[in-house]
Amino acid sequence: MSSMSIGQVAQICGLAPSAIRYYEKAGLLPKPSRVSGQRRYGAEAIGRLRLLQVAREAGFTIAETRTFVAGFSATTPPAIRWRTLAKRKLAEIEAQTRRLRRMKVLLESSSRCECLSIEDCARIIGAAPPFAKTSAEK
Amino acid sequence: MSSMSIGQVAQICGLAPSAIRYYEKAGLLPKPSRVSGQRRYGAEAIGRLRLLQVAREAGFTIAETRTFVAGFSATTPPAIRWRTLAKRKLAEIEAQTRRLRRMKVLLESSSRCECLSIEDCARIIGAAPPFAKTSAEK
DNA sequence: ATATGAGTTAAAGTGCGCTTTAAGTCAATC
DNA sequence: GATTGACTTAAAGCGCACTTTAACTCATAT
Repeated sequence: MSSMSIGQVAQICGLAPSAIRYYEKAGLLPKPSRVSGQRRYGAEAIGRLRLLQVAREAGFTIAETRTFVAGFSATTPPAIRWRTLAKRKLAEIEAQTRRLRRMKVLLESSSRCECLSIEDCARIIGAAPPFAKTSAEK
Repeated sequence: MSSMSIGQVAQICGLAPSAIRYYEKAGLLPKPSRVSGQRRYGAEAIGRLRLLQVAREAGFTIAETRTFVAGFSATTPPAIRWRTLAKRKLAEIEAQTRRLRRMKVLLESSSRCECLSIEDCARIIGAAPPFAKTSAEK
């Protein structure tokens, strides 16, 4: 069952072959052996790809994932590198979550407005900052 | 204080002039009058731009914002159009929020792993799906 | 007159994570 | 030996929301 083609591996992992080639070129995946030009993967490649999928699902960019996954010979063990990245990423996730909450609040409150013109909306929605003179200025 | 240049408006709103030109070309902003080729904006442009900013912050794409803001003569009043869009967008926001939660859970749980090799990580992190034989198979 | 600074345009570039395309190679089947 | 199907490559394309660039015009200050 070892020595799979790129197509087989792709199907198993639910990835497109092009994505796998892309990961390889991006340095996320070691270059596999070849049989008459074609890539051959062993079972361990599946685990590696799953790790990549997890990292991607966790929201890491390709570049971040590479810093984690590359540098086998780096002194710090993977668990440490992962935790370092994870901490940073958690902060980003929380920031993003807060942003989503703000969007939600905004949408919900603005959905209650009854304005008839766009400019009215502008007045209702945007609590006018200092510089603004959007309300009647005759 | 009316009749401002694009640069002034940009500064007031905290936008780049290029963004304002982009909005205009995208049909989000009415074409302003010109003085010897240069755009001149009245005070109402500020409100309009703020509306655009709010829409963008609320997560609407340019295309969505256009369907909202364009078609002055459309039969449905802005408030209705806004609510329709808002409802759709709220669903997206909630989906995105759920995704972020999953990422968070993943990161937190994986941060507790003590693995020394990347492949170990792959085993710990990925709860092996049916097809997988990532655990010891001799 | 000329230099400065802000404006104008269309078109191309950016970043991300791939996908698509075009043109070719290879092994196996008919 | 010809077709099929899966693979190979480099390079281009995509979607989004702008930004940047290059070449130009214009009003004002020197």
